[in-house]
Amino acid sequence: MTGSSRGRPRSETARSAILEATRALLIEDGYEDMTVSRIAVRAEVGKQTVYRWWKSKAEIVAEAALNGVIPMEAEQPVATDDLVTDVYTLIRNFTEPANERGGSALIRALASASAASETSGAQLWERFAEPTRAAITQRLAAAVDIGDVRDDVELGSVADALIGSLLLRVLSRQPITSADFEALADVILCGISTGSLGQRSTERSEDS
Amino acid sequence: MTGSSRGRPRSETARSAILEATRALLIEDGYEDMTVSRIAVRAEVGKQTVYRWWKSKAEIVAEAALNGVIPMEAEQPVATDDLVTDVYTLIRNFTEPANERGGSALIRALASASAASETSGAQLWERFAEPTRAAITQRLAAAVDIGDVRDDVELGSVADALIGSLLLRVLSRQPITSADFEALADVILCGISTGSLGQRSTERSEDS
Amino acid sequence: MTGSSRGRPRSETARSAILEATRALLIEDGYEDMTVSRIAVRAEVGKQTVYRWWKSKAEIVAEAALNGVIPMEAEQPVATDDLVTDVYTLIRNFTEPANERGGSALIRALASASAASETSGAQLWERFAEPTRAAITQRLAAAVDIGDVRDDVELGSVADALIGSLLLRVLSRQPITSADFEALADVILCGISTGSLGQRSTERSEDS
Amino acid sequence: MTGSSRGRPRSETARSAILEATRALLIEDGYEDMTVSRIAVRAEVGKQTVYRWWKSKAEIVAEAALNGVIPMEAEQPVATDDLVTDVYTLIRNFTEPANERGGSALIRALASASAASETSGAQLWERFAEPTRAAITQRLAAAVDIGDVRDDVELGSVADALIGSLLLRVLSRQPITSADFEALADVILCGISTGSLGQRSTERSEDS
DNA sequence: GATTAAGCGAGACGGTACGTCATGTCTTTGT
DNA sequence: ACAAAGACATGACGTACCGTCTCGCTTAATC
Repeated sequence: MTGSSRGRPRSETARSAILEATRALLIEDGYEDMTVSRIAVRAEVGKQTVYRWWKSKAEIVAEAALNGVIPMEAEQPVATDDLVTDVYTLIRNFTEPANERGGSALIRALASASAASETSGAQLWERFAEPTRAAITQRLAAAVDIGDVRDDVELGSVADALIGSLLLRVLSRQPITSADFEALADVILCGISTGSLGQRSTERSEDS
Repeated sequence: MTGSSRGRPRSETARSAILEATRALLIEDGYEDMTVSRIAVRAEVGKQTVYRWWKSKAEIVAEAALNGVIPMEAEQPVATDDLVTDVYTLIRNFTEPANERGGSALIRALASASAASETSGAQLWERFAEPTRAAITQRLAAAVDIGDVRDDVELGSVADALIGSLLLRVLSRQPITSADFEALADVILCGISTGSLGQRSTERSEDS
Repeated sequence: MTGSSRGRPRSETARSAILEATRALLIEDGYEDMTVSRIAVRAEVGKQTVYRWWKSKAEIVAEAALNGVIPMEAEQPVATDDLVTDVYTLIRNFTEPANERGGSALIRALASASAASETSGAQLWERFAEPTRAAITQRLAAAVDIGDVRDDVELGSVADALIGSLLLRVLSRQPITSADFEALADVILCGISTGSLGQRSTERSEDS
Repeated sequence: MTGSSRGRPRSETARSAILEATRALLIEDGYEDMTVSRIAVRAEVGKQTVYRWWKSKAEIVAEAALNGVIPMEAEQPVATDDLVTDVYTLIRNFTEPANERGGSALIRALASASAASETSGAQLWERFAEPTRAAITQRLAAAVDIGDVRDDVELGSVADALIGSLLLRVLSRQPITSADFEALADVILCGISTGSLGQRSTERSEDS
């Protein structure tokens, strides 16, 4: 009854084997066809060991898929002095993981898990989208300071447009091409209007 | 011996009761917690009658959710002579169904179904996204003709940004506000740059 | 509105095709694995036509199996002047149908049908066992008259022993050999005791 | 790495609850109307636990009914020095279980199960009939030694006649009276002929 | 000959049981 | 005390069959 650490300590090996196995099965079978029993067998772990650390299939998937998709974005600060170059780099950093073997499957799994679990849905996507959103808004804020970007723009919308477009392509199983995202970058940077419309005002906005 | 229409004809009553029950359960329980047995009970239909017409839960959900979410497609052509007004109207027509009771749940169900079913994923989203995409690109194409919109813009990207942003908010269970979408419209119409960057070229862009 | 016989008359072709198909399927699949749908398909008949004439699977089987197993009932009166010869003939007439291709299966079907249907069980076996019982008791009664058989013997018991022995062999899927039944005939005709026990009295015996 | 007995051991409680529930439902509903689901519910057991130990309804019923009908026969050796008394006792020991509440139903279930399952049919009846057969032949063999019974009698036939007669009555849902079986005992002990026929020869017997 | 009523093959219907599989819990032995 | 193994209660899965119910077609007897 020393309390803190009696008996055999928890195995970090088991933990990472479970996440790795989950990732592999998610890519092979998809969220719905993957089972906890198979995760345990693949990870060479008892089923109870899985349930000791995570409460449900959705939770395991959330952690496994997040670890599999997003860790690579916390890479470089992405800052040259050219806004266009940097936006392109941001987009590439963002879309490439999704194109790697299984990346799309993991994002689809994230979507299924978040749809399944009412409680963790919001925070799950927050954790998925926030790093990207932070990288984008940070670079753009710098551009606002320099005067390259208008100071009345809602920068979060730009991030949402990028992430949302990616999500749409992943869920609809369309290929994710740089061309598509560069066309989007084009729209975001320059807009679509010829400018004859004048600067839009931002006054109206009572939502439902 | 025509062989075509022998035996008892299929019951349209049963068909629509199944779709209606599916819709209701999708809103109440979500994709994963909804069961085919409960659909059958709620629709006062035998389980076999469900499986006779649809091969899987994903297929039923695809049809039911599409019928429930997108019938707005056949609305008005949306055409005043003011591009800004029309873009706002398009956005409103698109986001309002998602905010109505259950609209978000149906879109989440659509996402889960498409993630679950490899085969029907693409066509499912095609049917969901295409009507909106068509309405948007059609209106913008008219604006291109008049000279309100640049003629080198990839109009599909605009639609994807709108639809993707909606999808992101629905899956992350954020509220869908007009303000958010109007900020997005602002970006899309006018861009974010101060214009000092000049017209972007479109030369670089071949990879997957 | 005479009410008696308007409309299309019932098809005797259909009726006999159903019974024939039932018999075939009973032999191929056994009682439990045979289905009414397959009867209908095999007989090239609508399922409703089956249910128009019989209320349940047990009823169809009862009629089909009886028609298939016991038509030997209307054979010869079996009467030479030698009791031993005649008992042997009776046994042979009785056991041979069971050995023909499918005979055992039909008897097993009869057993299953009677076990399944509380109501028709008694009458079913009555129809199966009674003709045989009648033939046996009739011949023995004649022997009693002549003095070949004791007049205090319960002749029904003799028939039951024969039929029951057959039934036991069929249900336990043992081969049905003449040797077995002739040994039984030996016991029945002569008894097993050496005779030193004297004639048994019949006084004790009231309970259920 | 013994590999033999790891994991949770099988629950004997569950096992006996299943057999008990099966017996109860067999008596209430009969073989055909009893369902595995109801067995599981009644035994407060998961359906999978039933299927883990038995492959089919027929197998469960075989074991349950045998345990319910026959264990009481391994009673006393039944041996006074009076053959008649002992045969009567044997018969009583044999027919009484069938008359107890549900005994007939269990025997009918045994018949249905053996008709349904090709493989286990023979061994099933062997296990049902053999204890009785052994008891009878053993007692009679002793009688042969003393000289009370002829030494050329096929003793198995006597057992078959008794068991078969019981079976016939059970399946045809006739009441099982001692009177009937005592009449049969009378025939078996003394035969039916007046003796003028002389001792039968046993030479003929080529079966079909 | 036209009408009419019933039987016909076909096959979808509302139910219910099947036997399998997954979830999340519980109870063993092994380390 | 934790891990692996795996049995447990629960309950959904997708299939099969039951017995009923339309369909459109065919077949007489009645008009």
